[in-house]
Amino acid sequence: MSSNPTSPPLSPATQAGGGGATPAFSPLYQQIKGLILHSLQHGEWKPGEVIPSEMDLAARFRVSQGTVRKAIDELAAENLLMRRQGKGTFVATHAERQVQYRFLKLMPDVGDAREEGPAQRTILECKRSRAPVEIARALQLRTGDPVIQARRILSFAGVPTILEDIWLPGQAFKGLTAEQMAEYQGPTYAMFELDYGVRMVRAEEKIRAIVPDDEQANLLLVSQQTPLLSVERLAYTYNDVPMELRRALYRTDTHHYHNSLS
Amino acid sequence: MSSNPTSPPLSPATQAGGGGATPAFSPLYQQIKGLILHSLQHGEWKPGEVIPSEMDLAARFRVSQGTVRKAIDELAAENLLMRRQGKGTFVATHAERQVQYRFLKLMPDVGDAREEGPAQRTILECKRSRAPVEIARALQLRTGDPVIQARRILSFAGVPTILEDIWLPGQAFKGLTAEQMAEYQGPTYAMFELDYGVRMVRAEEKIRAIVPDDEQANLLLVSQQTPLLSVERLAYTYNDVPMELRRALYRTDTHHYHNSLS
DNA sequence: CAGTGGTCTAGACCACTGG
DNA sequence: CAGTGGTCTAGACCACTGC
Repeated sequence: MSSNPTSPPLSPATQAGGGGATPAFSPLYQQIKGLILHSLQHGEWKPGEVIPSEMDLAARFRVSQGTVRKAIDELAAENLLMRRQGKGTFVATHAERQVQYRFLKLMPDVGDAREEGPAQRTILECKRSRAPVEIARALQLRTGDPVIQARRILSFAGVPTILEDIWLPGQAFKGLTAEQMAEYQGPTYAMFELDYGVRMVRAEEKIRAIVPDDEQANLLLVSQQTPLLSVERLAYTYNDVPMELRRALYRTDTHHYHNSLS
Repeated sequence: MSSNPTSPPLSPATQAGGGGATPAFSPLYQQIKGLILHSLQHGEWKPGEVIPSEMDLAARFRVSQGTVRKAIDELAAENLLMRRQGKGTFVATHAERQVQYRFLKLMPDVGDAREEGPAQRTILECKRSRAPVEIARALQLRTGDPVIQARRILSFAGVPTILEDIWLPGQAFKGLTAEQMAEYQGPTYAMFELDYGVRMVRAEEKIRAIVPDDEQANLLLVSQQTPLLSVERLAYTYNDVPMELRRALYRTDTHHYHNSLS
């Protein structure tokens, strides 16, 4: 909480190529972007809060407003910051109405996701456990490291539609309980921000078609012949650190996975 | 092909609010973007070609380089233009090595899409036909309007992996034959650009898990119990005009649909 | 009204490409 | 070397928010 932080030395333009093969020219605004990113990572500004104005940041980093602007532009494009004209620039959060459930691409076949509203959640399980090989590899842990494992069902209009298994690194999410997951209203990722200071920034999904086993079929109230969408999601915090593995089964008889390509 | 086109009248900043409820303020760079878009739509510059330099465009539109720059920035972000430092700005094309198969998100479970190489194509059918209701609605045609209908199989390493049914508006693709689809090396979307002047700009996909019928299973050499990914894609040209409906089935035993969320 | 982000300009200089 | 896109600056003004 330094009250008036000053800038570390910044190279006017070309720098960083310490004799390596690549000159690695890095423009000023990229360096600024890195500094802002650093402040975000270290919690100088928390999700939902305003960051200093462009003018303030320009003074702090001793660059022009335009350079700060370009840095912020990129961070906003990556959904790490949110600009609001006349008000300021804010740290993005999963708690906002507009961008809630940003990572959930399952849409109702008829109607709108908004009128459908948030899903009803049923937590089946939430326990401390040890990471199996594949989970450990995905989360960049060692096999046997402590993890939190949770299983839940999401229902729309009373119809169970999503069955999710969630794995979280035990260290960062120490003390997470089923009650906590059940009680919190709103996106789970918003709870992660609030209670554990972990902000999910991006994710990768691998999607396949599968047939459920006995247990899975029963939980989703479908026959064992009903094909389901298998969605494996790895979610990352800042700095490309994986922080959650989520293996979900989606019913696609009344919903579909929607994707925009460009 | 006007040799030295001059600019239509541009409002300095605020304009367009012809008494309507919304003032609809449109910044200069948005208007410039619209003009460039117009030139793209009308083929003033074709896919793969350079467009005039930022300075030239600035002179033509009588604005500063920075304003043109911002317009081009957005078009580049939408993959309509490609910037190459030192060379110029180019009209994007599906024929480029780098961005080939941009809309195909099916990846091999092991290895890289590039080492796997392009798929072998087997055209099963390509005929003139009349649009059924749902196809017509999707392509914004009238029921019974002429359409081209094609069916093909894509194989990787000899394994049939994708079964595609393609519908195209007959008017724009008059004369498309099975031979043409089979002979052309490279992405089908590149052929559309070259032979029909139709450039696909973006697409929307709806994904479900299904079980194949008899015929589908036979064509993909899988049992009828094997679940498949159903991928329905609507591809658009400029101006949000739908120009292709593609209904595909993906085998996901050796491949998966990959999606990046941010 | 002051403060914020958003637009626009003009000019200088840098990095990259190709002749 | 000239021409392209890319960076950076300084300053003016506009649109939006909230006091």
